[in-house]
Amino acid sequence: MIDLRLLRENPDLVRSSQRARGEPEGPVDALLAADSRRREAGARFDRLRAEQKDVGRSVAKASGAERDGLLERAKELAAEVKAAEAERDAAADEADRLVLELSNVVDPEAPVGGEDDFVVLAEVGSPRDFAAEGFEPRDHVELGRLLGAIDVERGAKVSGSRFYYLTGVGALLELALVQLAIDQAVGAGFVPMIPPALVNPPAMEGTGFLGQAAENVYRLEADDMYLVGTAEVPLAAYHMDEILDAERLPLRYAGFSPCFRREAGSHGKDTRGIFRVHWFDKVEMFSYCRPEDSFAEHRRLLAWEQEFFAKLELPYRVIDVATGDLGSSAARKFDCEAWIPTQRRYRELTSTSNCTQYQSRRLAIRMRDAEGVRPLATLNGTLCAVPRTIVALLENHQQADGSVRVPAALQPYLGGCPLLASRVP
RNA sequence: GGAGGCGUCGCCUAGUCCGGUCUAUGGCGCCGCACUGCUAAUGCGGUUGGGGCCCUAAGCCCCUCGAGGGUUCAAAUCCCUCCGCCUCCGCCA
Repeated sequence: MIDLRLLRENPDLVRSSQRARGEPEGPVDALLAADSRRREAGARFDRLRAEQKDVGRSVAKASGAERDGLLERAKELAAEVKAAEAERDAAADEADRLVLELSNVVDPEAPVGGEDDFVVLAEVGSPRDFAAEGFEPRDHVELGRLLGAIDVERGAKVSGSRFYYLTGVGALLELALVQLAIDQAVGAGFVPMIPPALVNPPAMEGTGFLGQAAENVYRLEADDMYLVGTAEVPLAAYHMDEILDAERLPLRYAGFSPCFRREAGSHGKDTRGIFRVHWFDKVEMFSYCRPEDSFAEHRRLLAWEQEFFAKLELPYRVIDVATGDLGSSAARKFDCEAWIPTQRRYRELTSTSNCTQYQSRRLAIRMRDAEGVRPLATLNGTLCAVPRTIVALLENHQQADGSVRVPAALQPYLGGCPLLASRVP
């Protein structure tokens, strides 16, 4: 959630942020009104409650007629306190509800606009010229079939559309990618984590996924639990309701977890293969740091993502996502998009967001330093989303005969194997 | 799933039976000051978090004893519901 103090002092900043996102400004004024009603009723409650406590203490000491008089006054006060409390709570409930409707205040550096208004920050490597090499590239579904690595037909039979089996070298490839990613993260000082993929409502609400993204979250009705769409959820909620010593920051975690996404509203999009699926595994980086360090930390997460792309020898570009396309928690977001030969375009493989203090306020995660206690900043970034990485790897490193070259950095994790050989000639 | 025990302001802990200066005790840790060749020890003071009065400071006030309700003039204390942890039993990879 945003800082209420900031909202009171500079409501125009919040309004213009909402505008940049293409989100309504109405809640801003409704929230200001509810907040002011909450404070008025709260102050009234405080005064009455102080008097009530005072009279109550006198009752204990008094006796006889004096006591009866005090009791009468005490009863009146009890009723007035209750009324003021009810008013305060009603206003607070409304304010709480409204504040959750407001997205994070966007970073002024972020490009303003919609999905197509991103700015390209870098292009690294160059797409292969398959025509010059004399063959038409196969897509990952075909390559996966030739290698015996991906089985989408049986995925659909057993679980429905957008499900798959990784088989044989496909399964080995996932384990190798995950191990490569974890090794890199641990080498960079991250604490590796295997978090729960099923979380309770406070954890899911706190990370901000039950707002505009709610329709993409799987919920287990019988148990009132949620399946996480990313390890960001359990890694952010890990320190929920805690006050961290600023000396320990930054805290960096690398979580490996399954990710579940309903993909509502994306019917008909990326229906072929394993580019967009309901379930996949992912290694996610997560940082807790001082708010003033978050911008530098964001660049570091991006650099670690790029390091991983380099190891996989994939051509890609980095984009600065426009304000209208940010998640509600993010103030700024960078995506790394790999070149997908058969789609002839760049597609998102990783994404890193600076959530500033938005997420930590919702989750009540704070830090203590010389200046006192205040919310800290949280950031997240994908290190390796397995199926999309496999798609990029197969398509970019394929050979004319359907075999796939293994990048040098990945070979040790595949028993030194330099080539995934096609089983079907 | 069943039975029992427990949950107090960083950690440990008193208080809960029997409601009222509990305005929550003490210890550890931490911070400041004093004393001291230095350190240690000792002494004194401070030390939950959130909110409001108000923009800051001082100061004052309210809330916070796992969470939420209830009873009462008054709840850490009594009642109800829920959550978590521990022990034992059952079941299970």
